[in-house]
Amino acid sequence: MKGHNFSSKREAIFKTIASTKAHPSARWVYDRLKDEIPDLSLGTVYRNIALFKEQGKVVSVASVDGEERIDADVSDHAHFICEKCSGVFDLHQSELSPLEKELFKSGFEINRKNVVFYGICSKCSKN
Amino acid sequence: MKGHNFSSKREAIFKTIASTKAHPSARWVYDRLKDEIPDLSLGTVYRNIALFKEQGKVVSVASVDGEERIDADVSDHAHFICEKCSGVFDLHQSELSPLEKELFKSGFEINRKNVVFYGICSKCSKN
DNA sequence: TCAAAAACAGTAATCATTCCTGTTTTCTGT
DNA sequence: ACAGAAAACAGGAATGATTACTGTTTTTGA
Repeated sequence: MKGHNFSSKREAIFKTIASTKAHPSARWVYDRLKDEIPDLSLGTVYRNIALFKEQGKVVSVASVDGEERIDADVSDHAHFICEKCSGVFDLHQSELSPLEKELFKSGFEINRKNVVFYGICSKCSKN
Repeated sequence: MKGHNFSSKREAIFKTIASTKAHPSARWVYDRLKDEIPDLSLGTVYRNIALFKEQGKVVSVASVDGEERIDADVSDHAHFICEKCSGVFDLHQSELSPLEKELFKSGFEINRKNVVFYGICSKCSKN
């Protein structure tokens, strides 16, 4: 079965994703790790991210500048994406329950929700 | 300047996007129109969709199965995406104001928000 | 230690999207 | 209506993120 053997590269990839608030892309993880693990391959990063998603250990946040950005914080929270610096920021305490209730009544089964605000972050606003 | 000349193809592309609730992809629009306009090119569809986005006449909803899905209804509303049939459905009356207020206080400038629920639609649930 | 399963590197393939070049259409002023 | 100039376009090539493939290495469990 897939994803059941130990793999130090898989560990390193997950640790990298989980220990940053950058909401990284596959390439970001690869670039971050390639000094530490010179024989790491980008395909391995993609393969493991796909596995983590299947396992529910990471979620996809959004596609920013053509790259998928992921999050190892799978708790229910929203995101803000800055259209200037491409930064992705966490936003907690979303208030979506009225809408969710309505969906439930309509027979829709919600697996996950994705709330994304697009705009200019406070740092970029100053420049 | 761009987007200021009349173009019957551009008109047809916009009309196609605006007259469906399918939240179409570029290829969907192209396939829908190619019988009516045999010399239409896919690049023209992409180019015009990019123009409509710049003009605020369409918005990007989400990437579904690797294809960007757009909406000519630019009013503030959320979407539900079925992970089985890839259908995109409108959801009105989202209740996000508490979160928006907080963002505003933090100096973030919101250009647009994108609220997407992922799950299984009622039709697919029955099968 | 050994064979099967899993994971991997490295590279090729895929596919949505964008770019480029030469042609056609639209616009504007005469 | 006519003649540039600007815009829009077709068709195909290029790009770039992601995925698939193949042969090799690592892990596992007996």
